[in-house]
Amino acid sequence: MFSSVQKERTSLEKQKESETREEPTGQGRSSSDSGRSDSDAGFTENNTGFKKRGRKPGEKELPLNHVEAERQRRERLNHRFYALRSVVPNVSKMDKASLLADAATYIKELKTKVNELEGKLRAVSKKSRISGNANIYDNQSTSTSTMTNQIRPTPNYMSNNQMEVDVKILGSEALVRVQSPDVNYPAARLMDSLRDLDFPVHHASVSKVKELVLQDVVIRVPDGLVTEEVMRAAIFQRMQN
Amino acid sequence: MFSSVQKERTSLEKQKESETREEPTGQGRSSSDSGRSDSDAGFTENNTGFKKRGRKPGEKELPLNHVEAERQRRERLNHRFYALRSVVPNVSKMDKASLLADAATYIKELKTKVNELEGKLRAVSKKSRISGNANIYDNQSTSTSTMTNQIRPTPNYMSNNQMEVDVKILGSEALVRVQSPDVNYPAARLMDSLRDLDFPVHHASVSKVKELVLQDVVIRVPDGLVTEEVMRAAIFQRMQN
DNA sequence: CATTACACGTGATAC
DNA sequence: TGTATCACGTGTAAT
Repeated sequence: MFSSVQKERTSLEKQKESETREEPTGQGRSSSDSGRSDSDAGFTENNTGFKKRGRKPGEKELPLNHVEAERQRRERLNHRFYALRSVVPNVSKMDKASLLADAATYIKELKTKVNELEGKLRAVSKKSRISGNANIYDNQSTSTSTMTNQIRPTPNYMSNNQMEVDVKILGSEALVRVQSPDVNYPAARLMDSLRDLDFPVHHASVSKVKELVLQDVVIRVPDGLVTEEVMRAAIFQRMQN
Repeated sequence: MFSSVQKERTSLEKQKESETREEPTGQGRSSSDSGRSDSDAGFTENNTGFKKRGRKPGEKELPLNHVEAERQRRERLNHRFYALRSVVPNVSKMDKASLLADAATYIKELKTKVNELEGKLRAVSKKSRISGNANIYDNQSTSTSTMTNQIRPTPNYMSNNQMEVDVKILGSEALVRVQSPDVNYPAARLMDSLRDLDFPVHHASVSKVKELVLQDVVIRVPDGLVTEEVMRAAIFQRMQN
C-alpha cells in the first residue's frame, strides 16, 4: 500500500522547536472515511502535565489553532482523495494529479456508457407501437436527459419504491406473496423473476386495489433445497430489473 | 525557521500576487500556464543588500528551481481540479474537498446506474431467447388469421401442443383468456406481452390443470382504439417469443 | 546529482 | 469577532 499519510509523522520530529506536539493521529488507515463530522478534538487543550511546556513569551496562540485547522483540512482532503481512489478503477499511479485526471476521464466514460445504454434500452422498448402512449421501462430515475446537468435529489436508484415480498414454503410448493405499487408492470416482473429462477407456476392471482397490486403465486420448488429467505431475496432482487 | 525572515521580504510580492489571483467567483482560470517563470525569477533575485543576515554561506541556490517545480505542480493540480469540476454536475460548492466528495458519490451513482441499465437490457434481451417450442408455430400470417387459431396439426406424441388466445373488450376494459400447455413459462410470456403492449393489468388468474395452463386477465385498454382481433393477434404473436 | 511528490506551517482573505 | 479555504515557500523522502 501507500505510505503517504503516515509518512510525515516522522517529519514531525524535525519539527523540533520545543512543542512536543502530541500525536493525535494514531494513524488511522480506517479504510473509507465517510469523512464528515470528523472530531479529533485534541486542540486548544492546555498541556496539563508537569512536563515543561511553557510557551515562549510573546508567542501568539492564535496561530496554533490555525495550524490545527489547516491540519484538519489537509487530513480531510486526503481522506477524500483516498475515497475517490477507491471508486476509480485501475489507478495504478499513486499520484494525486493522475488520480484526478483518471477520475475525470472515468466519469466521462461512464457518462457515455450510460447514454448509449439508455439509447439501446429506449430503442428496444419502443419496438412495439400499438398504443403510442407512455413508455414502459421508464421508472422515474432514468428518464432524465443526461447531456444536461441533472440535479440528483437523493441516491435513489433501487430503493425508492417500497415493495414487499413474502415466501412460505410448504413441502414441495411455495406461496409467494408480493405487494407493490402499480408501477412498471409488477406482474410481468414477478413472472419474469420466477422464470429466471426456474420456478414453475401452479397458480397465480393478481389483483389491483387502488394503487396497490397484490400478487399471490403458488410455485413448485425443489424439495428442501432452498430457504424462504433465499427465495425471497432472489425474487426481490430480480424484480428490481 | 528562517521563513519568517523571508516572509518579510516576500510579503509584498505575495500581496500583489494575491490581488492578481482570480477568486472563486470568477473561476475563469483561463490557462496561463508557465507564464510566470520569468516574473518569479525576477523577484527572487531581487533581494540584494540591506537584508542583514542574508544567505548563509554555502546556501544552495537550487531552491528557486524547487519553488518553480512546486509551483508547476500546484498549477497542474489546480487544472486537474478544474477539469474534474467541469465533468461533475451540480457542484455548486467551489470547495475542493466537496468537489472530491461529490465526484466520488457521482461515480458511485453512475456505476449503479450502469449496472441497473445493463440489468434491464439483459432482462429485455432475454425475452427473445428460445428454449423449447418457439418455432413450432408459424407466425407469418398473424394478421390474417382470424378466430380460432389452430396452427399446427400437433405431433402425435403431445396432443395439446397448442395455444388459444381470446379477447373480449368490455368498455374500457378487456378480458384476455389464454390456454396453453405448460411449457416455457406461459404466465411470464403473457405478462411480458401485456407489458410490451402497454396494457395495465387489473386482475389476473393463472391456474394449472393437468398439463394445461389457463390464464384469465383483465386489462385496461384505450377506449375504442383497438379491436379484439388486433389485440388477440398482437398478444398471440408476442407470446411466441 | 536531479526530479517528483508530498506535508507542513504560514500569511492572506472571504463570510 | 471567529472560522472557513486557499496559495505559497520550504523541508524531506523516494525514484
